[in-house]
Amino acid sequence: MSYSDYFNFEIIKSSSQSNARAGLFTTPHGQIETPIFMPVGTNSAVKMLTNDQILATGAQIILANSYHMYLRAGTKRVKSAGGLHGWMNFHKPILTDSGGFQVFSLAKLRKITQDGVYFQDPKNGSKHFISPEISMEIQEDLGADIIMAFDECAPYPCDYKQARNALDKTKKWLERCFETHKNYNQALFPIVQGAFFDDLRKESAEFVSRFDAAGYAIGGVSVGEPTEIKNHITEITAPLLPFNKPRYLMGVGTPVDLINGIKYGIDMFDCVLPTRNARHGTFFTYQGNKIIKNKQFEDDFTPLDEKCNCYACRNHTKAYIRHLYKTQEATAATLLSIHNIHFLINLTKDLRNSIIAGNFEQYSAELLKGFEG
RNA sequence: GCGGGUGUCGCCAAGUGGUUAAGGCCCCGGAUUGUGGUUCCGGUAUUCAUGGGUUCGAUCCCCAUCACCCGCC
Repeated sequence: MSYSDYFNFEIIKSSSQSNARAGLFTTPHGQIETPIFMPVGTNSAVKMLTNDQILATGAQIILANSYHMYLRAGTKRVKSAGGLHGWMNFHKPILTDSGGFQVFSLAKLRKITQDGVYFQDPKNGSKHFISPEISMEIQEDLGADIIMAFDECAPYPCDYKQARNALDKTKKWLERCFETHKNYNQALFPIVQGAFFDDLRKESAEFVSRFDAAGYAIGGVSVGEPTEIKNHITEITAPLLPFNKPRYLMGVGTPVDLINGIKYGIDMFDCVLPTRNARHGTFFTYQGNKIIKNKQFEDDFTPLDEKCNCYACRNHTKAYIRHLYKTQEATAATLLSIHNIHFLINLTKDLRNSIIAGNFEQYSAELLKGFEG
């Protein structure tokens, strides 16, 4: 038994002028055309959207967070409902986070030991402990197609010693994750750490590559660092990961980030930006981000983006959506979420097609020109 | 008609005889990257109903006018 019984990654076409590639990733719940953007559904729902609406954005795979499901829903309850797929009645590929990042970013009073992480639920003060073994058990109960290693994400900025310690722990924890997890129908992705130090990133990438995984992730970016630093780390790390396996850049990103990531050889992305921005009134366009509440849209009867063919753009105007937003109608967030998610997924789809067509460099350069005005 | 009260940004609303008049809402900008669900951060009154007066100085004291509110005829 091995992951290859359930997972397969086929590279359809590689760019000759960059590390970009177009692929087809097969999972137990379906195939994913890469590169792909994956919407985030923290609490087993993409905020503001029904499953039908999620699928209408073109989503091929979504995320859920172990940390939130563990604290709020109860992972045994989800397991008894048939795992996330049955619980949500969503029968496409799903990926779960390990809970590691949330413990570091959300939990209070956390204490990190070699064994695992002790932390308090910030909502009710209850005490919890998650270790690599427990994270694997949680994620096995949730039953996602892809599960993530339990890692320690160093903050930005951080000194070398701190990054070194976090990486050492992440390496040991990765071994424990693989010793624990034996369900080959759930692909365990290792995560590269090493903060913003080239040698640590290289060491980490080489370390994770020794594991026979179905895919590999780059973590520890998008934690507040400047874009140039994130690009640099992605650029030097991605090529060090196995060529014939999908590479997942965690927590990224903006439309420009996706273009750059794909150029560096990334195949999968996830980010809260499209849905969080939607709730806060910002939407993507091919000319850069715009804010729906701005007065300039008061009498603008055109779609959010002229080139977009999402549900919101096919049916509604900026003036209408602005009105919904200003009057605090939840439908505003729904329409903007649909648009933003569709926008990023469509962006990855168009870039994929350009890779297959052999004109990725030219096409992505044109897009960048528009985004950066 | 008589007595009492109130008049500070579009709306609520602090405030003091003395440098640049709180705050909230609205409005106008901006932020947001492995999600604590309408969040966070900025900006907007040379002006305190109007006209006089007292004072070195008044939104705050005095007078008049106007508007509104509450009683009584």
